[in-house]
Amino acid sequence: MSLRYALLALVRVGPQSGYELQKQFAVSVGHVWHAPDSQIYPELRRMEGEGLLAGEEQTRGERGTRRLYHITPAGEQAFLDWMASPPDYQRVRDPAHLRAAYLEAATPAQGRAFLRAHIAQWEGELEQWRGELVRIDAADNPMLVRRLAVTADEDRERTIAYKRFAYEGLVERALGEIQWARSGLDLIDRLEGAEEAP
Amino acid sequence: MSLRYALLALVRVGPQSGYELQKQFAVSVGHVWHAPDSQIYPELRRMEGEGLLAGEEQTRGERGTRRLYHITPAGEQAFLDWMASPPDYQRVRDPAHLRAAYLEAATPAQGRAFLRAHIAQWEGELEQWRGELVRIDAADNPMLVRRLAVTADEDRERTIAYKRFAYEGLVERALGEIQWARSGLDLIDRLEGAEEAP
DNA sequence: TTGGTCATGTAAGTCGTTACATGATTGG
DNA sequence: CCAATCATGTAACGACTTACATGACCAA
Repeated sequence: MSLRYALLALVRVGPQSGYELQKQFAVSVGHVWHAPDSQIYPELRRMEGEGLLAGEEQTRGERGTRRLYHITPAGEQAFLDWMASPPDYQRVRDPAHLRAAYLEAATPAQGRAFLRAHIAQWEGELEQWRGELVRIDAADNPMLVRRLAVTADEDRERTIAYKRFAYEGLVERALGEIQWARSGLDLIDRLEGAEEAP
Repeated sequence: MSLRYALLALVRVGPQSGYELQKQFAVSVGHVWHAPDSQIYPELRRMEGEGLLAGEEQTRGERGTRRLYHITPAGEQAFLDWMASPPDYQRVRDPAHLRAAYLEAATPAQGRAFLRAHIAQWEGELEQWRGELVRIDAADNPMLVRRLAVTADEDRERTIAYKRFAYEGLVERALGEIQWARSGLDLIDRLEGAEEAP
């Protein structure tokens, strides 16, 4: 149930429409917490109903409208309460390692395909997260720039440092997954004989 | 939807009751894929309905019964098909890194509490997974022993090696998470000043 | 005038969580 | 005889997925 806190983190930097928030999910928080629009719009309505956000109907052109959401004091407090609350961890549920534990039931080719897919998956994530680190350093992330604009001077270093910290952790994790899968490819070579040239 | 494949992996070594499978989840596959009994019993019934398992009603004492599940050829094939299928990855949804990215909104004490909880969480997992490695090496895991008993000699090495491979990956991941959180504690010290003695 | 993007949802279904519910058997 | 453990579920709810649905605005 972190979706609402991800949304609060975004709305905290300034009023936004559902559409803007949904787009931000694709490029900033979304690198850490994915959510589709079909989940975001109803959640914003719920949060408005609970008083965490205030919605403001705006006109757009002749007949178009959009709804700008502002954070309320209750919303700000909910975010701070969440930051102070003990984290909740999901029980482990890891399809990749589950499958890896039974690779003797696969052919060597299937095992290699699986591990290569794992590498490709994490290389994709790695690229996202490294890109985000670059954008943080270049002050090139629009949300971070907006955030820093409303942040007191003495808090800018901290804001940037914690963001770097989060993404560095993700980069390390991705590198670990890739290294693990590579060692799995080596293991298959040792156990089943090296792969024939295609 | 890996639950049924985790169950198939277990039933593949020999007939088991729902209760036994549920217990195995606590000590073997459960280290990789958690599932509560309230999910396991209905899933077994569904799998029986789909012909992946064959259930056999047994009497226990005077009036007690239990249901033994055998894997069917269709079940075996479903497991092998799953091993050969491209893995599916969930979109990223990581509450810990989400929170880490906004730690400037927390007090130093809250930030430290969060990171310490993260360390405690992963030290718990680490202990589980290292324990599992020890049991693999000592041939002390009942499911693995049963598995090896029905495994051809030439396949034993592979069976053990892949299991080690899976758990070694999890151990590395846990170590990475712990290292990350420790570096976060150092970061808080640098940014906010070292913690006062309690 | 047309295609992209702005804008906001609904509906059906799956997976998982938490809590509740019940009763039999067996070993000490 | 009593506690542990064997044994099997149901019910309600919440989070997320996938697919569908609609329409306005704007720039080329």
